[in-house]
Amino acid sequence: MAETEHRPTNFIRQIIDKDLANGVHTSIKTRFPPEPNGFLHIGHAKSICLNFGIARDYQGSCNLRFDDTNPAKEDIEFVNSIQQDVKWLGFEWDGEARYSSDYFDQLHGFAVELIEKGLAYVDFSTQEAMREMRGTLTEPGKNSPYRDTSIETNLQEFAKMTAGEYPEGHCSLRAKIDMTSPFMCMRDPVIYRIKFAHHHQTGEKWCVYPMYDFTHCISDAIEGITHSLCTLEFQDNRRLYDWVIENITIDCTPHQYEFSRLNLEYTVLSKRRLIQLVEEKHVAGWDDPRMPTIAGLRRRGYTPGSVREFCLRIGVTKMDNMVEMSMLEACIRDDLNVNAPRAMAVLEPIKLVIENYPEGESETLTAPNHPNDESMGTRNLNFGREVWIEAEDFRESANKKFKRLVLDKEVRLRNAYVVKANRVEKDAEGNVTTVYCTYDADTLGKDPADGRKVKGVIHWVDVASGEPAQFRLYDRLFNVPNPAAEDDFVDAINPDSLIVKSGWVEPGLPGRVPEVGSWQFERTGYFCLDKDSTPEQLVFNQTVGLRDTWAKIGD
RNA sequence: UGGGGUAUAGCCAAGUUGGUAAGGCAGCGGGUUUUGAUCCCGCCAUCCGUAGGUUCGAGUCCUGCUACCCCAGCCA
Repeated sequence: MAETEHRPTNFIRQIIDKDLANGVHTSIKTRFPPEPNGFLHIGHAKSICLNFGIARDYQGSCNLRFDDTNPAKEDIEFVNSIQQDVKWLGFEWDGEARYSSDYFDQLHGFAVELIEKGLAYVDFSTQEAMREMRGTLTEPGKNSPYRDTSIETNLQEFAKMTAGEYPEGHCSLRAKIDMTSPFMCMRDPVIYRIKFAHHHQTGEKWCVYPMYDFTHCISDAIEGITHSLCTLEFQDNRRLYDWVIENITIDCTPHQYEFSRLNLEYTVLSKRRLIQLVEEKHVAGWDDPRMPTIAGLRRRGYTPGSVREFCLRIGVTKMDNMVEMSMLEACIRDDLNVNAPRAMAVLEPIKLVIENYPEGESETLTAPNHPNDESMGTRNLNFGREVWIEAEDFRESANKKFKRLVLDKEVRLRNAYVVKANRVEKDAEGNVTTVYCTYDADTLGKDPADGRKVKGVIHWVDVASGEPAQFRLYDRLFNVPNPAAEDDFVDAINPDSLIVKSGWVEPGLPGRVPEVGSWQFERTGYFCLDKDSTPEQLVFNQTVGLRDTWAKIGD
């Protein structure tokens, strides 16, 4: 799709512009550093577009680095899905994917260097003791009794930790900084802990793993990252980031800049909650079309371009934000409106019988694939005596605002004739099942000759040739704008977030899947074929409905 | 006064040397239309969290205040 032409500036690009102008850097290197402990979501897309977008616009490059320092939470399944999602979004990382675990040897060496400089020590305090000694937000912490252990002893103890001589939790390596610092993360943070876990990349090689704060800055430096972009909650951590870089021997000084993470109304974007939705089966999986994951959006019918456009439109700042869902929907509508061919589908069918149409006969009509784009060509439509129409497009009586089919009134069948409803047939419950009508044979491709105006147009599917299909209509996953603020966000799940309907689509759709993978079912919305489709029954996901001013007016 | 951050329309967001409030989404009018879609045209902050101050002039500078977010994992 045609993404917003101008590259909106933001404070990070301004910093880069300045660095370039001042000769602080001559080339730009960024990185996207997910922990492989879940699927990527729309919030990650913001970071991906930021990092890869900057690399592209400044002729730099961007690394993909898995921040895999906690094997207990991570899995190879996620490193695979993450790579797939980044590629799908249309970005290419520099060289091979990297892993923080690629640097475990170097990281260990830097830890030893810190010990040798008297800037790190092995602490045998229990976690509880450490917590008590750390102080609080308003009170300073107290020095650990192990803080003054000799360098030689610390070297020996760290070697023992590394050799697996101590059980998990028995001790940890701490940076010796300042227990009275107003920054909690500077109160002698743990930089290495013992973990006897299988690591998806390094297997059983290690039983000690470096912590995020120690790992991230060093990994950035090793990779020559110039601008390390992360979210706001790491602002305090920047002091530790800089401390580590200053106190080890490394010739690169990357800098961290923080921007606000994305919040989207009526959904959740925290890994923890997303994992819970999947594990407790509130959704069908990571790629459930209701999920804000990249995989979910993809299956829902969102295009890579629409997600990129969304990221462009929301911008990058340090303000806490809560973006309305309409912003995302506008992006996919803008894309599909130009790129999705039109088709007709009836989601909740009732039968329309054209009484004056010769029985047993049929004809082939031609319909444009796009009303405003002739280059998309035309298609043939079978038309006969019986067609399916939408139940909601017919009423026995209605006021003039209802521009659809009403008894004794006329309406146009899209791409076909004008018909007039004569009588109805109902089932035992009183629901209309069949409408009998007559058609004006002289209205194909033209208005009635006598000048009468037919305002309404409804869509239809030929009974004889239509194909059965299931339609999955999605609504917001939660009933409240900010489910994360609820006591238990699970209670706010919208029970009607998925509605399944069975109806008919014009024939041949699977055989001519458009490049975008989506169709606009006229007057209904944008749909894509779901992977659950079988030869017996097609399954379509509604990506988003058409803008519907009628629904708001009501009647 | 623990520290770190942020405050511009319903939402997102430009505004960077002070010169008299971009744009997008949503909304509201109107036009075109064989999709109540699209498209087109118009409207939508005398005001920038708040109270003062400096200045010929402040969203932009200064001071006070208020609100909200983040930090006390051997998570990231």
